Amino acid sequence: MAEVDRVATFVEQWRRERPDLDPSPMAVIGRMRRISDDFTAALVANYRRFGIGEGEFDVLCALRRAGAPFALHPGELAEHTMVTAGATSKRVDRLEAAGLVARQARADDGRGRVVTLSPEGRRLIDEAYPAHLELEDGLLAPLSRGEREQLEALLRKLVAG
Amino acid sequence: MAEVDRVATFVEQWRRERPDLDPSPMAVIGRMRRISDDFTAALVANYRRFGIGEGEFDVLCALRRAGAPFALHPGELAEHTMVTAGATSKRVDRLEAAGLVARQARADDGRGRVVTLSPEGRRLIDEAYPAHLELEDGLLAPLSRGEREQLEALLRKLVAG
DNA sequence: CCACTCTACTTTCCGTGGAAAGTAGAGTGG
DNA sequence: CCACTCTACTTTCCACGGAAAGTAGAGTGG
Repeated sequence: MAEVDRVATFVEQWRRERPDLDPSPMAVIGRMRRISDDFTAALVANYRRFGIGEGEFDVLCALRRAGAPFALHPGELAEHTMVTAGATSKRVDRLEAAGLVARQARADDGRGRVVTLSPEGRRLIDEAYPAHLELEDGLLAPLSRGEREQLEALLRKLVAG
Repeated sequence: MAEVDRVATFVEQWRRERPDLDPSPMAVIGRMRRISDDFTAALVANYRRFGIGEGEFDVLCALRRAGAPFALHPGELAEHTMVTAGATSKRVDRLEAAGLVARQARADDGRGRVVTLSPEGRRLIDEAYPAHLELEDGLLAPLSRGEREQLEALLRKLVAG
């Protein structure tokens, strides 16, 4: 409670130093980024409990979400997780080393690969994902149901824009 | 308009695969993080126009915001910009190399340093900051005044929580 | 006044992702 | 059928921040 809302202070200082400018966009965007970063830190701490990082979690989620047989090409993974193909390659390396996915060659295309959730990977994500949701729910606890929906609606507008 | 709102798809897929779980927190937090990242990318592109990165911009802002004589200790900078002392040290290195700040020894304390905005640094941030605000305003364009305030209020609740 | 500890920074090492180069197989026009 | 291009990944190199070790001056108890 002591360290709360530094953004408010920043906005104040800017108002004093540059009264000719309207810093209000910062109050919204700065706060959103700040919260986003704080939440990310909390979520990452949770992934650590399962021995993985955020990148690996994202990949496991993508595979699990895809449904049986829980297999996607690296290209699809990159697409779904919104990182570069290079980053995906390295994430799959780490997951493979941890025995959570398997990387197979494709029969029909010598260039292609298939990344498949291993039984251990399946088990891990089926445990980690509920924990993830529970944590997220906790992070949103300061908001009522209605407020969450309100927030979601506003964010949806921003995504579209 | 084609690539819009991937998060909605994810939520759908999860509902199908794990109907026992309520993925709605993801709809809020996932979207928020997604927007935060997109905005960050846009803001970084803007910093680049001024030849600096986000870390450097943050430091210049902290110094400018502090008011005349635009001088802070590295420790204060770290505090204000919410990164580690090590990261601050490196940011100041880069700014110093670019001639945007000066790093002086403190007379009263041999361990201490003072980082001061140079005239070039002052000029740069006084140009970059308005551009930054203008860009942020544009990013929020999909929302009306009232919606922005609504969003800010919701975010403020989350910060407190 | 001198050890011991504390404080203020800086440096080193590491993890992670992006950009772009590298590799190898697929597809295609002549 | 063979160059040329395209596609699917992987690898390399780089930037940046965090953690923790390193450095050096300040403060303090005996």
